[in-house]
Amino acid sequence: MQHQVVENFTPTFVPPITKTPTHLGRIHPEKTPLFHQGDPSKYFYKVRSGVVMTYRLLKDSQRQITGFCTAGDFLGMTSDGIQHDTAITVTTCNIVRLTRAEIQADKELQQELFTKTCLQLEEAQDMMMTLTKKSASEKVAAFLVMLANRQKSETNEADIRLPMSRQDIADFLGMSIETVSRRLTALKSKQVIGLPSRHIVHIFNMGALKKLAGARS
Amino acid sequence: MQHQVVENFTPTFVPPITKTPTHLGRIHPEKTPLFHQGDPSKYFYKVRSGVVMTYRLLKDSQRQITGFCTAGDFLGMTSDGIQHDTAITVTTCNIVRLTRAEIQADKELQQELFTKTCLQLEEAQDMMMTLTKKSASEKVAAFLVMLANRQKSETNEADIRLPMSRQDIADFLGMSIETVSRRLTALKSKQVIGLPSRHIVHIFNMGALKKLAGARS
DNA sequence: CGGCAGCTTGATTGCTGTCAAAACAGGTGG
DNA sequence: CCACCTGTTTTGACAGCAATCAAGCTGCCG
Repeated sequence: MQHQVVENFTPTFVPPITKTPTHLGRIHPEKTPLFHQGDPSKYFYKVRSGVVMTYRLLKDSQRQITGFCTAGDFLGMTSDGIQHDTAITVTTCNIVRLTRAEIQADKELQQELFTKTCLQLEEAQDMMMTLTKKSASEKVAAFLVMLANRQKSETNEADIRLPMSRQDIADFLGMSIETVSRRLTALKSKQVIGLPSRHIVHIFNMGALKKLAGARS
Repeated sequence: MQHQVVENFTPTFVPPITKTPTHLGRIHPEKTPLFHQGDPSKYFYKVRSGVVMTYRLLKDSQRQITGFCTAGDFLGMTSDGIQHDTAITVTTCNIVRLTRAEIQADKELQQELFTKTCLQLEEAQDMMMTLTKKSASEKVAAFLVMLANRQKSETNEADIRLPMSRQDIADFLGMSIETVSRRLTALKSKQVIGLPSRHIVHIFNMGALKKLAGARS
């Protein structure tokens, strides 16, 4: 866990800074925790760049990844002042930490926080659909499409980065690591994607992938 | 869709009115829609009493129930001004409709809305855990426990009302109606619950039920 | 009484989880 | 540079849970 500040991470797009807070964001290396499940919630965090994941642990050390946050997303919202999940950077991240007072003081920022919280709620509800109605293949395809969208790769063919591990994907989609692997290789044999390396997916046919993702809403 | 004001619904508990808005709530009969998926979002709604459910439909008419709202919960939050799900009363409900201006004007109400939105987000994330990590039996047990909690039945033995249909439960828990039925009768044979009528569950042993619900967080 | 909708029960299939082992990548030290 | 080690990913074999299809059952209402 050496805290080397690696600045050669590849920012595929410029974070849309709608508001410039007082403090400039801090750079967090990959796999750095922001807060832990059970911590008192003192701050809000706004992601400027990079990927943060939040997860929840159960007694038997089972894990549910509740979301991946990218540029523009907020973290640390809670109804009771206690963090319900742990947040940890997946990649190197630029993150702004905001106090409650700072939010209160800034009407516009407050509005943005509320809107983003609503968005996260919608995404969580979409996820409920994914978890219950989609097959394993559809889940994996949908996950890749989501990543592509977040990386603004709207072209029909694109390389996307998978910074998280297979286990992370499994814990997000609610399936076993083996099934994730199998479905990925299945997509590969179908010529829809290529897997040049473990953390890179080349999408040959975005249209086909989206069909397989079964976006039926 | 006759708006008859039926006042003989059974209020099992007094709604905790933390804030008294300008308008008194309106009574909505059961199965009355508040808004539909795709509608522009003009208002927020605050539930005073009764049960409202929200759901999302897919092209192939599959349905995911995203939540059941009871006294104190808000509806109508959205990130883009469009409703992402449909809200419909399950029972007769008392509901306050609030404009955005009214929320803006009232600092305290605004705070309450935000807190409740965070709570809904947490609940949605808890639901993700339930959907992925729990077996069918655990899901059904957990659902009954949730209902008992909302109906403030904290005693070890209690009658709880199941106002929604088996299909609703299935669409909430992400399983088939047959499995819901089977798991309920399994709980009955285990003497943990009784099923005096279709919409009433008698809990014989809340402790056992909670164990079966597998609350491992 | 008949009809209908919702619910329960039964039989069967198949997807996905589990266990197990092999392949692979990345890092370390000789 | 190679051998080795370790953790991750892939592949394989198998079992089990829950979905599906299908048939009865119950309560309700005309």
